[in-house]
Amino acid sequence: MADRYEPSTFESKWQQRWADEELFATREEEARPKFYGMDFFPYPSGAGLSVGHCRNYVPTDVICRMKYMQGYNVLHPMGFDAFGLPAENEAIKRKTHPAPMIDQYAANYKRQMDLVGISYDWSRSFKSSDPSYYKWTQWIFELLYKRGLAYRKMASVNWDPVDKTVLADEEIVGGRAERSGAVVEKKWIPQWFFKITDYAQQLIDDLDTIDWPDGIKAQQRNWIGRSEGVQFTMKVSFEAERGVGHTELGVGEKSRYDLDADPERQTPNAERQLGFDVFTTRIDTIFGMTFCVLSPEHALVDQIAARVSLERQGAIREYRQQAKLLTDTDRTAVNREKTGVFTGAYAVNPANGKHVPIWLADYVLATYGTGAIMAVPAGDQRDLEFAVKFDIPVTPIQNPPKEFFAQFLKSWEELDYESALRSYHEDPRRYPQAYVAKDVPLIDAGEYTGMLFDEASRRLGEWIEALGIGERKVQYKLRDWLISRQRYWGCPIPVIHGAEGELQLVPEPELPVYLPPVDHYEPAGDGSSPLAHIDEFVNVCDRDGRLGRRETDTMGGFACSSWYFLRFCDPHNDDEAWSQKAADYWMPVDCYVGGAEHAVMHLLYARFWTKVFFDAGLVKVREPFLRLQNQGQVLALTPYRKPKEGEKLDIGEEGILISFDEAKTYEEGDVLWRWSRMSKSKGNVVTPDEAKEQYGADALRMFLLFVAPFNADVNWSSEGMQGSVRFLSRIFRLITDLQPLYESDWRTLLAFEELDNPAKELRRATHQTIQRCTEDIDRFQFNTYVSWLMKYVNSISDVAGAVKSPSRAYGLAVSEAIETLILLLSPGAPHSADELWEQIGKTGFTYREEWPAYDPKLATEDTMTIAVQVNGKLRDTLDMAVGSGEAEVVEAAKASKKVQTHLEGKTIRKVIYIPGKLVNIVAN
RNA sequence: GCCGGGAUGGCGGAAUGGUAGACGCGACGGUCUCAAAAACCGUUGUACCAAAAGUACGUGCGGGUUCGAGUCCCGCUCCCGGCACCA
Repeated sequence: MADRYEPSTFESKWQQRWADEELFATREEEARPKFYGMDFFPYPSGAGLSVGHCRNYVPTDVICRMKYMQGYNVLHPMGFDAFGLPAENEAIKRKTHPAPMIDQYAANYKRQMDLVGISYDWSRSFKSSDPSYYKWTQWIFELLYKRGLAYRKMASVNWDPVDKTVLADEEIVGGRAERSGAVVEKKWIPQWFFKITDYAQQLIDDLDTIDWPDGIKAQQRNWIGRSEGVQFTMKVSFEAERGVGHTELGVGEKSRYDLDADPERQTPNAERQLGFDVFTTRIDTIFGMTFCVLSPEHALVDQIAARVSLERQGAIREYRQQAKLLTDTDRTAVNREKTGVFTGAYAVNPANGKHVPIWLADYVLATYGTGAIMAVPAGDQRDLEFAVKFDIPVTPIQNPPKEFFAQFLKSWEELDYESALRSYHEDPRRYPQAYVAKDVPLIDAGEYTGMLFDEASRRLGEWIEALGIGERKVQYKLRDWLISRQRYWGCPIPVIHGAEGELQLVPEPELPVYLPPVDHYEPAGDGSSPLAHIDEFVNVCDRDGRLGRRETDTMGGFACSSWYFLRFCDPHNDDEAWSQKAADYWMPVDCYVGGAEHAVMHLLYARFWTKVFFDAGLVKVREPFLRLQNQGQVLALTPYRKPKEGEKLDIGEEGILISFDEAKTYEEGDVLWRWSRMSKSKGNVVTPDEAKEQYGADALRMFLLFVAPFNADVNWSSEGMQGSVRFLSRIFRLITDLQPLYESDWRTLLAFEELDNPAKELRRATHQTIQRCTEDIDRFQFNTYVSWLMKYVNSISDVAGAVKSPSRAYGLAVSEAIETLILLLSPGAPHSADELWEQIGKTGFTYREEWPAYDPKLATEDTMTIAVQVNGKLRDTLDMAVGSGEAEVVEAAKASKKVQTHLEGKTIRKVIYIPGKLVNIVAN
């Protein structure tokens, strides 16, 4: 018998028994409810798992284990996100092929996951690079293609010069590639896209139906970036003169503005009226328009340039050239001085007929809206800066309030609102701050003068629609998902370029298009895929038996991870990606756990695909993940030193990273210890292997659960691990000490016993603990789940310590407590639970036992502690029998000596009684 | 700038508007030991007081609602994460 926690003597033994018994094989029994719990599947890196990964896997494991014990059919799978850049880059670095390398790494991940006792059903595992899996990824590509959701087009795309491939917008952070950190360049090449924009509105709306962290939902809403406004066409004129005013235009006079809305389709015919579209969310400010801006890439620019002086043409060409050379990062840098050039043409403001100059400026992006704006410098900071720099007039749209002017003065006393307003009207550029509000009436806005945003916007929108020059429109920032990668290690795109250059899908029976086994697969770097240089792969007969070319781009890794949760439902199906029956049974995922860094990548793409599957009738759910939780990171102390003379720090670094060995060679004060995320490059990784070796798997599990709230970051400490060992040891000792009293048939016997005091107290603790642990696991409050267990162990010890001669009832209550403690411990510390279960003479596994149920009657206290306050301040506490009435309690409260001291000389005005909790006597 | 989240003892953190600091770590004192480690027992928010009793103060800051606020409302500060010239 073990009276302390000695993991080396039993943890491996139980892991072996679980495996032999296939304890975690998924069961599907009609009578039971299902529970689908899942972790983000990892890319298996050569560095192996750190305890940081365990912070993701252990809590999910606790939930799944409890759900199983509660009688659910549990699906708790794990697989590997094997395709993609990280794997390929690592293989290149190691001069090996990614396929065998990934197999080896995945095997190591599995070994480590087993080491900490995670209850995965390995029989359902797969890698996204398995042909039996990517066959169906290709099948889904074809599904998207057939539904008009996959297309190929020339586009200006993000090119990562380090990884030598294009990347999706979601993979770019602040102008740099998320993976390689390289500043991305623009490349104009044909690329494959998935039309996620078709689902923009649904992707926003359905966020309301799922239980996800607010932050992730907000990030997705932000990324999709919906805004409502008006898009309308403006005529181009080459004369600066003023035209007719708005009031002279009758509604219905469409002919005057009847021009081709798409500038690309316009012929450079001098007789033809040029025009361009703009999008605005503030149509109410249209009377304040004093210029227009086209992005340098705008298609209309050539046509305008063709009709202006040579001098202007030169300036335009030069400016466009300049803009081309800038990276997106430079171009969109904050506080960048505005640049631009006047085109020589004018736009006609449809609201008042005024001609305003059309400028070219790179602060207007070609990729958003129409690539052109109406500029209202009074109300828009960017437009104002531009107007100031290029000396363009500013027309006020609203009268700013006093506060607006006050910010330009040293004190309020100086403010003379009347004269400030007068000077603002003379020239708003004196105040370098744009002002616009929704609840301030418009000025100088024709018949809309005096209206507020809501009314003016609505009526101007109606007017523009009636005039036929535009419409109210919803605009999204979200752009289509760029899926092609010019890299080897990914899922081949199942498309053939026919002899005529037309696109043909590879016929379904011919799937999968195998990734060819090759010796050299390094990226070419010229924008072509390595597959393009493999003749046997490229050359292929097309549908009509003519020579065609295979598509040589592969799909980015996020394609593979956008449906794997469906494959887990039916992983060995050779005929379908998944069977309808299996998906209907298991989907949606009830609980999905992983890092917050995938907020707008994986999590958005997976939602998109699920919606497509729903529309195709392949699944019955609109959302894949019902509940999402993000675990906090595990941070480790990492040594840095101060930079020496001439050394520069990387952005965001606080010192020069040094190794732990190197740190020892420095004086104590010269080493800066910082908490940073565990990573191989920082040399601060603690592996589950070492943690298990030193402290045991269960101690590691309990520590990770207890140390902080689930979603908070954790500072790794061995002291905390030691505490966890101590706690488990206390349990072993406690159960060993109490075991002589243990009777296995306590359940039937207890019913006949009158409970004495220690027995009653013990049972109360038992049933309270069952309730709290169960609720807290469901609420993802694993730290308090562990606290309740600790408190429970303390209570059992305290009661046991006070009992001199144990009664029969007490012995039975102890028996109940022993079993309950072991079972409640089981999800968190399953090895110890099974070992203790065996120690008390049981056979089998706690995993197969029923989760304890609590009896509310037994959990109820029989005395209640009443807090007694005088004027809201605690003065005394009273122990009263449960069931004491209000009168009785208030009486006792008033009788308290301590209370009376504070009531002296005062009159009681009011007494508040909260049943079972508190009396507050209000007196003065 | 915008969007999200947060701020509670020496530390990690508990707390359906109702006794703030559960549980743990650390620290201090003790038991055991030749000694140490481990283990066990006790103390541990701050101030006043020799101590106890007691009193006052106390959940980032300033107001408010309430019999009662860590919790709700208004206005700030700082920290973390995300987005950012998106018209």
